[in-house]
Amino acid sequence: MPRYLVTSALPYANGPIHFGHVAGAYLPADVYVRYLKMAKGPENVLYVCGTDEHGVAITLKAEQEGVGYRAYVDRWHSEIRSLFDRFGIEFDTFSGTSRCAFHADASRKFFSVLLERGFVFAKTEKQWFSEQSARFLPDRYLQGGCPQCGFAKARGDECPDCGSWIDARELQNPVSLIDGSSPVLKATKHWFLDLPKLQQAGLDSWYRGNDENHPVHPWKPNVQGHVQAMLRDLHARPITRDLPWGVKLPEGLEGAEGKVLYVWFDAPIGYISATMEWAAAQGTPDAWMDWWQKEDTRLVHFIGKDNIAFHVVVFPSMLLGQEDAWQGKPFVMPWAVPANEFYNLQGRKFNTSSGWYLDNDSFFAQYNPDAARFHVLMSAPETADSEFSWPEFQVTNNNLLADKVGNLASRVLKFLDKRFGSCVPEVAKEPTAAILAVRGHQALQDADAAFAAIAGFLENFEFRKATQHLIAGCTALNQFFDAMEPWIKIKGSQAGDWECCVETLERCVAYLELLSRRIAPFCPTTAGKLRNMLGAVAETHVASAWGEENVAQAPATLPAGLRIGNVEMLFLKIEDEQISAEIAKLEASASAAAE
RNA sequence: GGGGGAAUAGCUCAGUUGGUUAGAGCAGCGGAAUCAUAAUCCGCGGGUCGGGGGUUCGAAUCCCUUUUCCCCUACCA
Repeated sequence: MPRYLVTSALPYANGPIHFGHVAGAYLPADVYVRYLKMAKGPENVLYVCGTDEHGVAITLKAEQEGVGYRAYVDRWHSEIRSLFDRFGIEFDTFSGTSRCAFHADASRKFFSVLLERGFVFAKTEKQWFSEQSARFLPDRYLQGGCPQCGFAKARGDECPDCGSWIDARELQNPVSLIDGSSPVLKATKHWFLDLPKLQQAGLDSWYRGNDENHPVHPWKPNVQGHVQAMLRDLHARPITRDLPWGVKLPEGLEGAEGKVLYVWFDAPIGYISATMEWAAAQGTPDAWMDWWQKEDTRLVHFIGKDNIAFHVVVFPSMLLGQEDAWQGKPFVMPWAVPANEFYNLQGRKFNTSSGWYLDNDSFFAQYNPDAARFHVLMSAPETADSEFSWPEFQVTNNNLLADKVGNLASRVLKFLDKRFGSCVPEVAKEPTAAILAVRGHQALQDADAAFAAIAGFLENFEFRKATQHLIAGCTALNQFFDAMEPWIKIKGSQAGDWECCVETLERCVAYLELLSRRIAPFCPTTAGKLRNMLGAVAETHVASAWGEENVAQAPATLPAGLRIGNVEMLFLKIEDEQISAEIAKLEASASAAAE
């Protein structure tokens, strides 16, 4: 049995996260993890995340606000966590690169090993330095004349006018965007990750799936295209910076004074250090190695498309370059990188400062988090950018979740409540042809097939299809209930009617129990509610077990006499007025921000 | 400037290695039913698969070209 080590991109502790982030890297991962824990056993799955808390952008914003770096990232760390909590996203551990006690040492060791083994080299170059702020200036924070076209307000990395790529040192009369001063060129030593060398050392072979020790799940088109192009022309990347905030370089390294690891270098190591922290908290400090160094671990990185290069090229190279330096064993390599595209909001990008966002407090005060989860998954940006739209959210909530799923539970369980004293009736011991026809009805076979397909879609990162099949299963059960007409059969005008009615109800209740487990990864709270409604019926199977995975099999006959619980509504409807109010609110906040 | 992804019905999307009259949901129209959150179920209409060219007996699918949108290009999923 392989074990699954699942990560979601470390959110950058420099601002709020929104539905777009959730749709891309967090919710799919949470559903995947919940499913795996049910299907493979919780001991075989670990879900790791945390905030990315270093980098120049954080230092600048904190300084602007006059807050210490520590306090600044702490605030965003808890802010970010609270949105995950509201969405019901449950990590096994959620740490942060500046708060994890293992992070700095692990990052430095990564760096030192790469240096020792010749995968990192040093080079001294001239960079713009602001004497006023006593700091080196990142290219993006410089403005000056474009050496190509002369445009006066070119940035240090790119000219917005002619689009050409600029070597910051050639920028004419540069000005610091941070303090407005004129910087001077000053020599500084930096260390570079030798990606071409690591490419030869095994990255290529792993990426192409030729490394039998490190198998890969087939790449998604967006990942494959991007990475193939990158591998054709790989360059060394600098992995150090002149900054006061971050992971300091190892001691005793010449020229390392005042320098830290580049945030993109230390961030992915956060996955590992967070696992170390988790293991230590469990009282088994070495247990992290079981996850990161055992060959049968499947390492899965959920990310957004902007992060592909780092998770398919840079981080795997860093892992590869560690060779046998950690207790003599190599690290596992990523097994799958299900990168998603971007999730927008009604035609535009989510953007807090321009007022185009959803207010999380207000959203979760009014709407069912499970409905939000289901809708976001159903419209997830798997192959192309997609969006959250209020009218579509209403359709998912009302027409699918309330009418198809919730109402199915209602109509079946209320029928049982009114006609059978809330107990599962006893089915005929020797089924007649008519009863066998009920039991083998095409609609039930359709439901079996739909529910059985969900596992495969989830394992293949096809979350949209998984949600569609969950609904398809419920549609089939509605069809079955309609076709069997138990409300007519119960009047028993013909011989055998009563037995068919009993059989129909027994089947429906058994399938509701199955549904409560199939819906659990998507809508965990609703699954629990449904199981409460099922009362003693729910006890026929363990809530946390997926059961038969890929076999389309009808649930076993329920013992007679099991008592169901109180019937509730699983999903409440959203009124048209609410939707138009939300749209008006969104437009008002956008135009307010525009002024 | 370089690289990548996407474009299919009014809307949101499926279409596996090229193979019968291109499918589903929503919206629209009609019907059945009344157990249920007026919830369900059945039926119907609707598309020169972004444009142009090519390969092929056969292309939404492969190749070339072009248009539009998005992303990456060294610190926003």
